[in-house]
Amino acid sequence: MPKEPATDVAIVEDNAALGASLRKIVESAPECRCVGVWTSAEDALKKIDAFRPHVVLMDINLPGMSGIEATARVKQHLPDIQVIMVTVYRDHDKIFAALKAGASGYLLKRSTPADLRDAIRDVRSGGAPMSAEIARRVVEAFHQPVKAEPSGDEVKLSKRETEILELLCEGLANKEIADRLDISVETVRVHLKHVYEKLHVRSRTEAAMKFRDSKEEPRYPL
Amino acid sequence: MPKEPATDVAIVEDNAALGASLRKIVESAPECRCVGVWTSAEDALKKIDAFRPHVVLMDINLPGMSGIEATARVKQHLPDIQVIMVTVYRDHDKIFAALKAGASGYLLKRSTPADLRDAIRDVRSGGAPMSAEIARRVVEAFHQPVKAEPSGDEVKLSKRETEILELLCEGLANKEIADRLDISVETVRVHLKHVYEKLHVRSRTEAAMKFRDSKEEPRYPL
DNA sequence: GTTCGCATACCCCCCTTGGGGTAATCGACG
DNA sequence: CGTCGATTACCCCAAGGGGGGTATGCGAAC
Repeated sequence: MPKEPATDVAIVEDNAALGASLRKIVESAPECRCVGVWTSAEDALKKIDAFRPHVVLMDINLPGMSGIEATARVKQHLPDIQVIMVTVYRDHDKIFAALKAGASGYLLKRSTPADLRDAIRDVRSGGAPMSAEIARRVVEAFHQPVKAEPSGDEVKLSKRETEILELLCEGLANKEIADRLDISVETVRVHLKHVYEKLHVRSRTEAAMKFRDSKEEPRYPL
Repeated sequence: MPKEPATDVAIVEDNAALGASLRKIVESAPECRCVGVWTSAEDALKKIDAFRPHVVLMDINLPGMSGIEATARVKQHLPDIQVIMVTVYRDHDKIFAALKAGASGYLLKRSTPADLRDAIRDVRSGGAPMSAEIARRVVEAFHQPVKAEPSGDEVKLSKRETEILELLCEGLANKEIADRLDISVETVRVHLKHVYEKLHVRSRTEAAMKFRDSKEEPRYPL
């Protein structure tokens, strides 16, 4: 077990009582030091450069700039700072917006003091602390939609068709695709007609979108 | 604190010694029962229907069908079964393939017996147990690429333009978009012209693709 | 050995699309 | 009050795209 490195923690929380409570919890961890309790995103952004905490506990619902936007700004300028969201929001949008903004952890406010201290240690040692409920949602975001293909049409595009579709997705016109593949425009058109039939679409844009989606969610064999 | 429900656990692991070890760990948890240790994906798929475990500990590297494909098949037919991958693989592809296949947890084989028991409880109570390193990778998958826009062209699409672009992305033709928004086709064309100019593209497909990309990585204001 | 899928190519027809205008309305911002 | 952006609408025109054919060569499958 590696020895715990000292950790400077900052807290961004507009509710003064809650902020004080968080500070006490942080300071009850022997390796942690609270370098600031800031009550707004704007305040935090002004002071964070000077205090350089290792970890920030960030509320989402702040007056003025949200904790999510604040996280994005912090991570942009000081990407090594680990941000843990501490919030009551359980909804999909907030969670993923926070993660996109660069948060490394996401705790619900019902978390216990011990959870919080564990989370700070976890994030310091390369983890991503999340409340169980949040972790499940994050993992589920990767799950395949259990799509029941109504008609079992296994869409099998030929190599050439796939190639053309890929170029189509770059926004190329038929003529450009033809030039790129060194074939006739007419041939490109034929391939596309087949593709439209196979994908059940009627336009290049629709085909491009469908193809794009299928690439992002490769399906496992049944 | 809700009382722990009894949990039936199955293990899929081709290494007999490791399988036995996992079984012992599972059985050392008072609320857990090991209903099977199966040495191949094929074997597991045959028997899982009869044994109906609540949780499956799944190795990835199995002879024949991989644990990832097995997970996909299990989740397809018995979506309520929680699968925890237990493996040495730390690479991006394996992790995300497993999550896409429907795994709810991902533990590295260096995990302690206590970690494993915690993971089983966690997954049973709606969590998504992951080794710290894995959790971080999963969370990082959501982080914004810190892209430096080469030319600072802040593309600001109007509300209407965005609306039209969204319908465009569904593969609709101008006429269909016009009908949907109850405006003239000509107006749709005008909006699209502006969009093309703003996005620096020359066709609907190109615009759709660019828009798609930008939606997947919404940028926070700097 | 014929059939089938794939890739190639060309034909016609007609609607859609993209690029160029002009212009009215409306609200916001100086 | 004038101007600007957003939204609406119309015009022309040339090129592109989608749907319907037909046809040839080739390899694989039956």
